[in-house]
Amino acid sequence: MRGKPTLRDVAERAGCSITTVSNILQGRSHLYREDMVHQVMRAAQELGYRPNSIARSLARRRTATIGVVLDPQHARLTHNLYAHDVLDGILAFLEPRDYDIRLITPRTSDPAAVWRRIDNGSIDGVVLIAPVMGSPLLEWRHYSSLPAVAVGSTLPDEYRLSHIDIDNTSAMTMLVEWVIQQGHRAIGYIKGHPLHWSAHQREQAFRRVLDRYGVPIREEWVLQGDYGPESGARAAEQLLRQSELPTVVMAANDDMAIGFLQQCRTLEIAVPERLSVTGFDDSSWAERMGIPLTTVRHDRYQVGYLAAQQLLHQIETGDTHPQRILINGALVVRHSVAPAYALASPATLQPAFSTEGGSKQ
Amino acid sequence: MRGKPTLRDVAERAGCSITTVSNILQGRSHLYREDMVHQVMRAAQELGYRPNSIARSLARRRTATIGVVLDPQHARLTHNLYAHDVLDGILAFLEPRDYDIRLITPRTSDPAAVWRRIDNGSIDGVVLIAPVMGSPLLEWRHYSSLPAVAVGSTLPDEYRLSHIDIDNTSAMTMLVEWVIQQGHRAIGYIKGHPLHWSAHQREQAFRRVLDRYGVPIREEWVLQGDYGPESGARAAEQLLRQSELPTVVMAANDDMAIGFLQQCRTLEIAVPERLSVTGFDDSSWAERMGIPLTTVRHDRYQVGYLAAQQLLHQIETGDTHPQRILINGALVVRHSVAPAYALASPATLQPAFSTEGGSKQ
DNA sequence: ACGCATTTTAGAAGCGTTTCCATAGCAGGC
DNA sequence: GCCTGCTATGGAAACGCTTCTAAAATGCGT
Repeated sequence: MRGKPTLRDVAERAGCSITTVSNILQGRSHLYREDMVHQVMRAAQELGYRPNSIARSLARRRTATIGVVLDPQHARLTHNLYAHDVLDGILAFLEPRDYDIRLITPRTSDPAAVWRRIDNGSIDGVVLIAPVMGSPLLEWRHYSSLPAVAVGSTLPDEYRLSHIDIDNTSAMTMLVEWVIQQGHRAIGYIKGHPLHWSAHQREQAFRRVLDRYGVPIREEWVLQGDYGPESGARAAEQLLRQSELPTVVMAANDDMAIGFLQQCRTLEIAVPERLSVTGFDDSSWAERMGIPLTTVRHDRYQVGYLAAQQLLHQIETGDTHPQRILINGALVVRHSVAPAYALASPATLQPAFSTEGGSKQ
Repeated sequence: MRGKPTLRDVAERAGCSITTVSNILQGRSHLYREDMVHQVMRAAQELGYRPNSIARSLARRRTATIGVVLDPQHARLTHNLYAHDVLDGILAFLEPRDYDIRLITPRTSDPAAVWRRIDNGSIDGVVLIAPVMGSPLLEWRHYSSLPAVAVGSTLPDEYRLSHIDIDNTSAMTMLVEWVIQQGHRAIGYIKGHPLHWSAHQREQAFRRVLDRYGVPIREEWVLQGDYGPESGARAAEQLLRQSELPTVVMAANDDMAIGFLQQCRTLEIAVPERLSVTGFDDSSWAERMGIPLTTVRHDRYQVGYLAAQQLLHQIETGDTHPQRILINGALVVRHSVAPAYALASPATLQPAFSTEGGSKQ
């Protein structure tokens, strides 16, 4: 026996066939006499035998591995905080079921190449992380028949792809309604990355609520962003040099809100006294900012967990019927929004006041 | 042909043997006549043939996959920000070399079980993420002969395990020296998690520098932390109710510094006017804090990149000689430290002053 | 037309499992 | 003593590929 012990080695040592060893080691020991079982167990133990999972996968035609694919668009994991929580949820579900994860980060946008990389027999199913518009990942049906679920993108029906996501529309609706209830009527908005469905869904929810409440939308207060903090800062510059300002600016995510806040500090615009700001996502730092951010929290961990569950369901039952699961967010009120009635007019600053949502510094 | 096309299907269609197809598809086409090559290529194309990587791995006895193992101690990826950057670096190196990553998160601390999970033939080598003291991962030699490198822990020599890490000692030395140069002589310290080597290395560097400069160490100002932000807040509480305070508190990482700062805000201790604070790591938010944090930055991405490189070297050459690579950090001076000479005494507060490192707010 | 060196191609033995199916051995019923 | 029905075990094909080695086909000089 050279190299690692194999089934054959164990069989030899136990004086039986490899079938016997295989069966016993897989827990089918009721088929055998007790002393045979013992023999085999001992032999395996003594040799330090460990089944080779590759060979097993080949024979079983199942790998007990699922692929997690990052959209080539945001290939750096670091820059995709979203992925972490989701990954954690996935791991949590998979761990006790003895599934492993294969992390796949395609760098090309050629769908054929991407899918050659993904669907090569090494995984039983795939979780697509936040595919953006035009992503090669969405060409799925043309290239693969693997069970698949997407996560982090609420996809239009025509993709016929199961997906789990936070409910962008309902969460943003809730947040905007709350802001309006605080008395705000002059509301600015920083849009997310135009290739993300979430950006459009959040913006649309924003517009709908304003419409519904009869609040006019001033397009010069609606700025383009890209979900990155710098784009928040740029939006601030663009907005804050206008002659008339909104009383609140709602960013489509926390990162942009942070960039915005930073710029406010530089330009010495007091938040929330002069201008209120909201975020979206409740990223880990939102609470620890100089001005703790009012935002919406959602359970991305849960998203990952459910995604894994859906996927395993698909794998095990073969039921590949596309399903959509949306998870509700929760309003998190901190200190970055002041009630608008405290402001006599956008130009006049009330330096001191204290109510819920006001500054505590 | 039912199911996915195999080599046999392609061979049949091209009218040749599977050896021929295998060779040509692996780029050994110089062995064959040009028209044969064409035939095969076409047949493969038409059938949409994709090599099965599992079968290939079995035959080649190489999987082109490396395992990334998280210490069971910090099983939640989310809570281990360190891992993200490192993972990115690993991915960056592996990607062009057509290696994939298998993410392994053992939940047990039984080394045998852990290693059964890791070393089952499905990977060619393994990166151990930040193994802590007593981690089953460090029992490596007893259970596996896989090429391995550790990352994020500067291990004692006796583990005989290659590892890549930031240079905790030199970085902390640099930071402490800088703080002393700012005139501080009353220095507090918040220790990291006692199971991490880095915590001890950083603390030791701290103590050494103070000794070297003849600065007394006041043990009541040296608090135990665990690298989490809450432990920083607890340390603040413990420290700030003492009658005499240091002029600066150095936290063993940014997270604790943040917790500390938060608590300072609550207790209305002005930073840096009343008390200076330093961090360690330059996490992404350090810059965006209310009081931008003075800290040390190191390139964890680089750590991951080099780790992957080391590992592939081991895999390809079989040279398993343990190596240690330490990466230097860089001082990042922001606004959380004020020069100590601006303070007449810890009790007297100079409200306004401006130098590098001073407040700009 | 023959042998020899070369170029092309194919056969077949793995890789380490799983699993279907067959076969011993052995009671018991007749 | 023969068939039946167990239980306990083993043989062998299959999974889809790689690769060593052998064989067929070709070209050349003679």
